[in-house]
Amino acid sequence: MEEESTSEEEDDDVEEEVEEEEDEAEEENDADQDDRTASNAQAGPSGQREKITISLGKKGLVCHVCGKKGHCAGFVGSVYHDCPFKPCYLCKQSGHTTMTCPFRIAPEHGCRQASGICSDGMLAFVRQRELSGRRQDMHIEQNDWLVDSAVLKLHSRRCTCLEFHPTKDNIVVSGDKKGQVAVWDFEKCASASSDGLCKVFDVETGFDTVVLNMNPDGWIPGVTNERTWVMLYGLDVCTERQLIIAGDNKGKVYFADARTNKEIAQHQLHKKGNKVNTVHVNPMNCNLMMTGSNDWTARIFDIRAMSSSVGGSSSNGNSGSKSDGEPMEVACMDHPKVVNAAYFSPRSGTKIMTTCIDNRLRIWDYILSASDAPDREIVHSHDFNRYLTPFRAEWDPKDAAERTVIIGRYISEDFGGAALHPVDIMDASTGRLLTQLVDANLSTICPVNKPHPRLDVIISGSSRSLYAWRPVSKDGEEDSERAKVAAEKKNKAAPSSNHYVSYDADDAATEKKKRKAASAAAVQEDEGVPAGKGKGKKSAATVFSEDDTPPSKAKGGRKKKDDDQPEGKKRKK
DNA sequence: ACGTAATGGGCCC
DNA sequence: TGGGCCCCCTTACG
Repeated sequence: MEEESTSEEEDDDVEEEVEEEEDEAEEENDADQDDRTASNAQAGPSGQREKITISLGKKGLVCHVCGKKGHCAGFVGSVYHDCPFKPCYLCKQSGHTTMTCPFRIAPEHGCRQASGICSDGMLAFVRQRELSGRRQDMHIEQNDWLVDSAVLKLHSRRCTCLEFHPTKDNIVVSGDKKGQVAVWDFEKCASASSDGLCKVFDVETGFDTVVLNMNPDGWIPGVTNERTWVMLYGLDVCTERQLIIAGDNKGKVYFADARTNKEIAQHQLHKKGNKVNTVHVNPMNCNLMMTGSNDWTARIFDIRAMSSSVGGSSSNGNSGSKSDGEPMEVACMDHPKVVNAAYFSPRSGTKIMTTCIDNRLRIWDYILSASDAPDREIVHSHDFNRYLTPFRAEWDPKDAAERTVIIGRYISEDFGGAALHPVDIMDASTGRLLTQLVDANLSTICPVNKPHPRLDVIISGSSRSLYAWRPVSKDGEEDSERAKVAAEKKNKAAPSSNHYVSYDADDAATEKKKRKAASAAAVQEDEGVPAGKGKGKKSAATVFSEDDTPPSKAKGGRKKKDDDQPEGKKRKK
């Protein structure tokens, strides 16, 4: 907002000042930098932008990134200009900015093959042939997906996770930073929600059962503090073993029996004081579990040793009982930074993909080589860790070849005058960007994305809202409308129109309740404190059962919004 | 149209 | 081991 307006103003200033100050600038000691930024601007899509030499025009300003004078990092219209004195935001190397990063323009995102694979011989030959064969269809498709529907401000805090209903195709469940759970029917564009601690939640009835409560005494002012309060992060359910497995912010992993909803074990599997961000049970072998953690590792465990204790006496409190046998660590994948996510491939369970905040996705093609270096590292922009839910790359379970992965992108790109943050669909085997999802209706960053297990639907969680993407049909009547929208978007990034169905969960009626509830629960507003205690709290959305009428604003099913653009910046040029 | 708070990781002492 | 400080393109609200 702020940046938009300033840069727009300054655009004009700049054009004028450039002429005046050109000579002077040559003598500045940072003239090189200016030149470089200038050429960056030229590289932009708009030819007219060549003249906008931001660095020169902002000579009097101080760069808020490095504090030096003579240039100013920030948006010029929809194009962000890096501070030239900082390492590249994308690959982290010095000497260039994001705009000119070799990884950014590399066809395969800087995908680096492991040495073993690149070695001479038949394998290398076949691989080379594969790659060069594939390069022919290299164009990146865009605009073949659009946001089809959305629930805006569904959550009171940013969305942190998404899961589809196992059988109901139209139902997606989302969780937020506050521990609240929402259920969204993206066909009807209506939603239900419930406050949650660490619970099993029945989507049908709305009832929940507490499974794990790591803070049984609740928050005692003066006694409890941020250090002692336990929060849960990674979570997975092994249906075969009827196990619920959750990781906390202290490096511990908890195991609960899904039949009794009781904790049966807890183990310190990661370095103390570090979050266990994800837990994933191998889809083909429930003895194997993988965790991704803030201790810069992803680890694979064999849980057979402890699983014999299922049904045994439950450990409690801080005993950290290890008497039942600890999960055996079978591999530890070291990373140079925090591991946001570590997932087995969804079908065979053979491949491994990790999302690390060093801006790289790492792929191991075989579990057996997990102790070695990854087979591939793909440079991809997803490193922002403040303000946003950590990015997590997800496998597309529909892809039998287990190559398609999806991840939101942090760094924005200029799409016809709008700075948008695409959701990327990539090939984990080559590092190639297959498709980038952009829609003028979605201008905020999407750290959480989930491909539907059966349908051509992708749900994105962005800030407090959820969005459902669908492909633009290549044929049929609908096509013209959506194609038009896409074209419109491409050219002007104007808020697209008819296809877009949204429901603002934060409507006036519920807002009232929310305020009331919020003030009543003001003490718990701290995000570190799960909202479980505040049971009566109302969510932004109205609760409805499947056959009920959707909440007031969405009455009558789909509601068309012609003129509305949801949350977020509208960067126009 | 502004101003600003919430927020998490990393590093240094 | 802990407090303090820095930081990168945020987002929503007042």
